Amino acid sequence: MIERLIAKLRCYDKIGEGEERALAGLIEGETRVKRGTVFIREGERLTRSTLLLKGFVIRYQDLPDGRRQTLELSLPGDFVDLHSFTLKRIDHDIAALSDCRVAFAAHERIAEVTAKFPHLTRVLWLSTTIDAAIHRERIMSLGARTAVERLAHLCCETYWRLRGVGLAEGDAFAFPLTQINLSEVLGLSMVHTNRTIRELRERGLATVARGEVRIADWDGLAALGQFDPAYLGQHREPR
Amino acid sequence: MIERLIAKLRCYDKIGEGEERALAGLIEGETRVKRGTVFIREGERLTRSTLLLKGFVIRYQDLPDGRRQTLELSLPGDFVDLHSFTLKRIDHDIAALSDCRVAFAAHERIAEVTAKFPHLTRVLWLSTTIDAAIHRERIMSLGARTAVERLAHLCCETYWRLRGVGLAEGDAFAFPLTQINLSEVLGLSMVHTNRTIRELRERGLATVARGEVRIADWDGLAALGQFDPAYLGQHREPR
DNA sequence: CGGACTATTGAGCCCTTTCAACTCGCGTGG
DNA sequence: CCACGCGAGTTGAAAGGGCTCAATAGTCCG
Repeated sequence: MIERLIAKLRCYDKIGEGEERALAGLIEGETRVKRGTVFIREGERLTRSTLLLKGFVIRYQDLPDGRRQTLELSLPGDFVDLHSFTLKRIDHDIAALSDCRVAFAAHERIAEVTAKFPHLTRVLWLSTTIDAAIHRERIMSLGARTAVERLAHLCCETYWRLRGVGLAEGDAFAFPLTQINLSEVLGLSMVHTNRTIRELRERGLATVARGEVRIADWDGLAALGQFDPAYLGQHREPR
Repeated sequence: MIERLIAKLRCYDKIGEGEERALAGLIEGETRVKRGTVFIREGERLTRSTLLLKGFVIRYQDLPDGRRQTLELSLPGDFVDLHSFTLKRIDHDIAALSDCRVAFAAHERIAEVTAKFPHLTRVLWLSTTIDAAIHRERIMSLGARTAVERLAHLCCETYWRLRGVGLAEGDAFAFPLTQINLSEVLGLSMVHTNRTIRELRERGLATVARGEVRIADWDGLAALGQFDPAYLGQHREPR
């Protein structure tokens, strides 16, 4: 059940067998979540964290006048809200973009495990730290990059993250976002997102269509998006 | 030396005397840093984290073509790079905006302390989690808010954070950013930042000038910036 | 007193948004 | 089995927020 999580953490650091067992013992209650379900709402107080096993999840926030901004895309193997272990009160909504499978880790149990396994604690802490590094890249994109650059960067980042959990090989990966979803990630209007996708295709860099991203020119795409994977913390090759 | 840090952490959660002593024992080597000094560079591997005692610090990143985006403003009492405890390799530059005083916590010592004090570990972890929550608000601003809204939000957030460490009272606070600095935070051009400051003044909401922000209409400013301090995690009133 | 940095203001342009119309694919119900 | 509805995608045209270029002041410090 937790293979993706383990695969991801093993990109960061060595995980011993005892630690793997401790993690496995933490996760329980596998559940299906339908596409479109908002399963955690801003302001909720959580007593457990949710691990995404399968599917795509977004964390987003709405402004009073209806504008919506996606804060982060969660992929299989990610805790969608590990930060709630320390934060308790969640500051944004969380919804399933596609049909998902999730499971849970009770905060009480995490506290027990972290008291016993200092190294594992650091790795989990690191995982929230890398979430923050991904936030920072989003800040770079929204604050300083143009529309095509943002899209190019997002394609590269998503490929890299999916590859870390064994969900991308070759030059393509499954990407179940509509153009509306995508526009809320990129901070663009839907219309302009459409034109930006076309520009990426016409430049011969990548195609984004029918639930799939296909990268045609990796070097060109990374250069356009100023993408350097260092911030993803994958010091070790995925198995 | 660590009063501001303790004040900040006490807004989050109870800190016992033993924990306070442990923290005090961690911090050493008080140093002055001159305005404009870049004291940590992207790609460095750190063996200690830096606590900001006095002054303002920015964490920023440059794009190849010269565009610069500020990722985060660090204020007194903040660790400017506690995330380097888990991340080791820093993914952005860090520089002093004003003359600063800093001190250091060796990662080895943090590891020892966190192995001994699980609750204190969670509070430090929480502190990096709240940094991430601040990142998320920046994502909202850059992705979905207009220029005036961004500035209004930033004024509110900075006031609230400074208040938590005893550096803001009444309706004003010291704010040593030039308009260039500010434009790099807000993701705007310098010229437009200037006009935006003027708009905020003409609307009678706040003045940003001569190293000081003065808030004229708190409710109006918070409404314009859609500011809700919940994400700052200050469950307890500052002393 | 000079030089460098900072702030201010005008003007024109451009990237992105908004409004709007139209197509396509798909599932459902009459 | 086809009509209908609806969400998703595509494209055109015009408006607008923010950018760039440029020139002028103000301010601080050596």
